[in-house]
Amino acid sequence: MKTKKQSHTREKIITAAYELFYAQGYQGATMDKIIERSGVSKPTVYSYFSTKEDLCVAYLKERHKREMASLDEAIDWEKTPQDRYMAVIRWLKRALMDSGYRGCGFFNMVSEIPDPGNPIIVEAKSYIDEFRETIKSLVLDVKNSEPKKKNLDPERIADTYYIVLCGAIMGSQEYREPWPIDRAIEEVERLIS
Amino acid sequence: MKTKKQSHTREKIITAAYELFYAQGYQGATMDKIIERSGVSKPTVYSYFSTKEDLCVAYLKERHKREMASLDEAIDWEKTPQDRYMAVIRWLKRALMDSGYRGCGFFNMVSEIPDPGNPIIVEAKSYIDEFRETIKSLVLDVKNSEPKKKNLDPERIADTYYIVLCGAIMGSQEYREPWPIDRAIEEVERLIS
DNA sequence: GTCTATAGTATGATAGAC
DNA sequence: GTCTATCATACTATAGAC
Repeated sequence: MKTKKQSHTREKIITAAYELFYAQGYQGATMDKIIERSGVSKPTVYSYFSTKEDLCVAYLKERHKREMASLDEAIDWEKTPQDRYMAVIRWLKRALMDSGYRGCGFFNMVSEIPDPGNPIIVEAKSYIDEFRETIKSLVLDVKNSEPKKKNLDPERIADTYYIVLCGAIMGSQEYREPWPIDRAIEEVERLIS
Repeated sequence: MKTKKQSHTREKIITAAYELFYAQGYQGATMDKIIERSGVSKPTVYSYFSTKEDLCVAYLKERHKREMASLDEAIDWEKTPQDRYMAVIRWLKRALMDSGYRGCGFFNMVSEIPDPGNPIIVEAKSYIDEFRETIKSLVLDVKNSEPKKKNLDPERIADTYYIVLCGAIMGSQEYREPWPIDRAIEEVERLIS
């Protein structure tokens, strides 16, 4: 069927772009490599995505969708507000280790591309914003979970959570070891205790 | 004089490489751009640095030298162990703001280049290692400064300092705003209080 | 200046749906 | 047969390393 075939082709392109942009960065992942890996011909690739930048933005949107779905699932697996709060950084640990410590696909784009107006950076920031919103809402749930937590400052805790999380990502990417994430997990735990 | 001229030429190349590799990254800074900015002819540039990678490693070594000198100066400006300890992240805030939030020249290379065996990454890690050693020695000075600080865990504090610092760099680079660094400064302060 | 790599295009062919 | 999605290949132009 027509639509099925179309979407399958698009999927193949996105899959190849997903792997290569993440593993090798924007400039490291060339269109020729992506095309070769996708198994789709060059003209067809360009009929779906008219420029490399377009394809990269589409990849980041897909990544945004998948990562948020995976994170939400990890959070919903937990029952108590405290466990749900901790689920974010525990999810991160698993994701970073699984990636071989290649870091965050969005952060890496921010590091590589200096222009904040570039559509790739705009898309990356949209993910980061949503991520921080998720954290903030989990902190609020902790605050409202019991009287003892009423004195917590949610804005401050959420911001610190985010910074510690950024540090865990960069630190583990630099050393290719899990200890920065473990240190960060303890710090995040301390924030609400 | 011959040696003087040579070193001046080398300096001009390094200066151009310094600015462009930092502002635009490894792949974004092309040899043609660096050569044009340096005002040195192409063959001469290649007589000093036989490959782009060589030049980049030389740039990072120079950056390592300058940043460590600048950091040491900022630390030595302070008297008490506590102020010297805080000097690191205060120095960082100034450096990041002055750069227009382009982040850390070493971290950006780690994000852009996936191969940990690449000489550029090896050089970047040598800077990060030395940076962490500096932090650790300042934490030890705080610990030994007064009996009340004797119970501090220097390894743990130094590691957390480093992670929070990484987070401040990435966070301020993503938002191009100083608040992640300010939040980090408070967190670093708390670590020894 | 030379040679290669890269983004993107143009042309003609193929295979299946209708 | 037509129409459409796709493929294969050759091509251009530019940029980049050296």
